[in-house]
Amino acid sequence: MSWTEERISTLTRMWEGGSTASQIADELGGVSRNAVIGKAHRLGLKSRPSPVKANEKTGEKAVEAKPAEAVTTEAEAPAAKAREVAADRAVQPQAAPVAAPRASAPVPTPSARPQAVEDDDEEEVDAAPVTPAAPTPRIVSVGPGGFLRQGPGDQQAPIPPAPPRRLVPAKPSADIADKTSLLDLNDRVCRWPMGHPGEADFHFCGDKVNPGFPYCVQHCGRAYQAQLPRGARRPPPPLPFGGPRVR
DNA sequence: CCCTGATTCGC
DNA sequence: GCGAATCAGG
Repeated sequence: MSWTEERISTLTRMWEGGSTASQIADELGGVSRNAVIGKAHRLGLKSRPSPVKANEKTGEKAVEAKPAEAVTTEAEAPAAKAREVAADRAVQPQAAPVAAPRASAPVPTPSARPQAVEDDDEEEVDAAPVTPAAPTPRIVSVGPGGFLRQGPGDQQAPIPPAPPRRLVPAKPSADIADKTSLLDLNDRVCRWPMGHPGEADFHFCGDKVNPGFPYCVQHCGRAYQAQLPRGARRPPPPLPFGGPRVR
């Protein structure tokens, strides 16, 4: 297997979307988890909390920094400092999300604070468990491009019941002449289907895509689901094309 | 044990 | 550039 343009874009999208290397490798097929990680690093999209590199020294003698390294690894210094600071204040159950150099890789922790990662330099530790009576949907995390992932149980009836009717094969009605048809699809328009294939008014969203995704920002929120914490995962991630191939 | 990502290094 | 082997934390 070679790293084609498409496979690289899938890798990049899923990696920045928070998928694990194993999931990505599974999805791509023909490559190992290591291959995915190796490629991701070669592409320059590092970041993401690593289980092994989470803490960097909590002891007092943490100041062993080599002088030469301080210069060459300039980019890593702020992150390391952020970790130290986080460790210095209260010991939090979750490691402080390290700010990625670019592409705000969101740490999908549904139980965590719903707000986007900010430079919370405040002591606002009191939970303030949102508004109890707020009817707002549970927004769990923010994806690249700014779309809000829906919560694990928040699918908004994505599959309306199939209407009993005869299918209309090849005669698009005139009132969708200005809508995005199958032939109008390209890399820049949202491919989210509207209606059912075969219906006279079936078309696609057609909005401008969230860069790197096949959908617009709004539909990315429908298409991509925030991850459940480990142990509570319900596997079947609905993929529009039937899911990863079985090997 | 399982999982994770990071790193190394021979190819 | 690629990825298996290895490392190391959860």
